[in-house]
Amino acid sequence: MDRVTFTIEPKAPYDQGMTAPEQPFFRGAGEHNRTKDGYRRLLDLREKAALAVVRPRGGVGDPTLEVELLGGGLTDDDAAAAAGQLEWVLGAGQDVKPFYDSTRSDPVMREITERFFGMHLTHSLTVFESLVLAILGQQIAAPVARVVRRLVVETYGPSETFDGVEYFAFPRPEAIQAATVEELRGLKLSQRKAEYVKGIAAAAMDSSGWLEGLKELPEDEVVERLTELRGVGKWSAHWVLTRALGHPDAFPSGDLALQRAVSNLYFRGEKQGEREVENFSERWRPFRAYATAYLFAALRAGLA
DNA sequence: ACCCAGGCATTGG
DNA sequence: CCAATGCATGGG
Repeated sequence: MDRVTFTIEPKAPYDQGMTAPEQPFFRGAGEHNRTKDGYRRLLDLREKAALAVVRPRGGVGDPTLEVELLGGGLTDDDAAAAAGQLEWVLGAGQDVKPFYDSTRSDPVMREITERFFGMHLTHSLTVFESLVLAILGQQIAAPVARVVRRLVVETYGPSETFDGVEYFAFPRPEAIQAATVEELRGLKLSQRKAEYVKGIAAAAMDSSGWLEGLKELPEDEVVERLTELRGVGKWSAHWVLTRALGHPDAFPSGDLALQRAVSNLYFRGEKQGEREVENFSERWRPFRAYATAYLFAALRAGLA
């Protein structure tokens, strides 16, 4: 068992306690992925798996992340790959300051950014991961979605035990593709969702590698390609744009919870539909993905 | 029982 | 292009 340590310097302001729990795969993913005592995550490094333990040091204005990497036969290349994955997952390199500055004329958003000061947008490591998580989150209550996601991860994800605790990485496409619809239904997926995720796994395994190559394309082409997949509509495509591809201005105006947040915070509860929310979002350009993340954070904190 | 929840596909105008 | 409908699931 090797133990490698290194540090990551996130762009300030950065608050690990605000940021890490926003990972959809991480959030509520079980006791083994708690933030107390460090953010822990099993990383899939191709030929091996390694557990990363990330501990914040320094203040929000002067942040450093101390990373401890545990596993067998770890090389310098492994450490470099792990560092790259963690930086992306935790949004460490992101600059939230321009977004904060732009909220000066928006008292509501300004209050939220002050409440969640230092929260960065987290990312998923692959388009495949964000697509599957999107499907599993469609049209069901968030707590239910977490249960289903956790079941899928803990059934098909690569796992390894450290210090008596079993950790999971996100399943590889091969594992989902090989699963039967019946097995997936046993994990509380509907018939349709089971078919959808298997189709997405098949797309991810396509030898052309087009799915993970979408990061090179402009936004509208990404949406066009993704929505050709069965089960993937505009909402899921926008989810991928923000979560996996890190587009700072993507905006899921069709999202019911987002509509609720905008209605409650800006219109005294008067219900705003997709069209209204889309128009209203102009004020947050070109940071609409940030605005969305902060509105969701406010929702989850019971502020809307 | 009924309704809704961080949608999607299909059909009909 | 918009509206209505069926599909599924667990929790209020």
